[in-house]
Amino acid sequence: MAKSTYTISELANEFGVTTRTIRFYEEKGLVHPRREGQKRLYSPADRVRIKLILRGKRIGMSLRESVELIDMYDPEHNNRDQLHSLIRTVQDRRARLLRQKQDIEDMLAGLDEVQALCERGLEDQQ
Amino acid sequence: MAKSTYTISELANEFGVTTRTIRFYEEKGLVHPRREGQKRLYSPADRVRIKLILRGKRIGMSLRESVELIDMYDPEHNNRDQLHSLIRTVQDRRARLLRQKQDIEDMLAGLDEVQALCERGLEDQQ
DNA sequence: CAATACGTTTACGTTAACGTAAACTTGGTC
DNA sequence: GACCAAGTTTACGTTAACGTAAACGTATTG
Repeated sequence: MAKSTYTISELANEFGVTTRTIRFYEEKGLVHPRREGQKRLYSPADRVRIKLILRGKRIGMSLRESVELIDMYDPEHNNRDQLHSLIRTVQDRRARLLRQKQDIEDMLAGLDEVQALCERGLEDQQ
Repeated sequence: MAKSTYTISELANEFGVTTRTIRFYEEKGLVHPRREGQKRLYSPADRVRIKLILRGKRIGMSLRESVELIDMYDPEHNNRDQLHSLIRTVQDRRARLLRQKQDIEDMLAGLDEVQALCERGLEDQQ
């Protein structure tokens, strides 16, 4: 059964970041934990937001970009113009992601080459 | 036929960066263009290095990391220890790239969902 | 009750990756 | 020969994303 609240250090440990990082995210308005007295209490939703932000970080997105992407999910956009605009945003982001994916595949192919060269080098010495 | 030398602004235009960026890369030792008098002249090899650095940037690598990856290709590593060490480095880097690839695929799936919701929203209004 | 663990706020420091401005040289061109 | 585009060096400025330190509250545990 999933927990319903988390302390700051629980989340910090789970995600391998410092508590300073998580407080910084709050300072920037990325999460809004409740308080129990002074202490912060994080909901599962907060936890997911942090997780998605860190996922964004891993592929080089800024915090702002990650939040922008996360916020696409909740539909405050009811009218047609907003929906059309959102679809365009989605398509732009998809194009960038596809390019990144291609970059990664190219690098992986490069690594395969390097490793093959290394292994041949080792065999030749044998 | 590919050019054999490039000026700084040719490369800047091709890659969509400023000349300042390219000079900065030189300052950091990432490229070493020849000089014709005062002016920098870039070889095809310089051009490729810059291209690979920018590819790294797109997926969130630092300049240092990009260079480290690029330098894996030239074998100044002849002895066994160096080869083994390089193989481990390759494997670490591959693991990170695979994770990034997975992250990207997850995000792409998310975007598909968002777009589907948008399109349904538009149809319902019709 | 002293120590220890965990939390808090405030605030200044740090690094990477350039941006921006000033002041200068150099090769064509009108 | 004046001017312009493209290049150069030097140097200070900027932003994001935290790190680090100080100084303090609170609770539980030996």
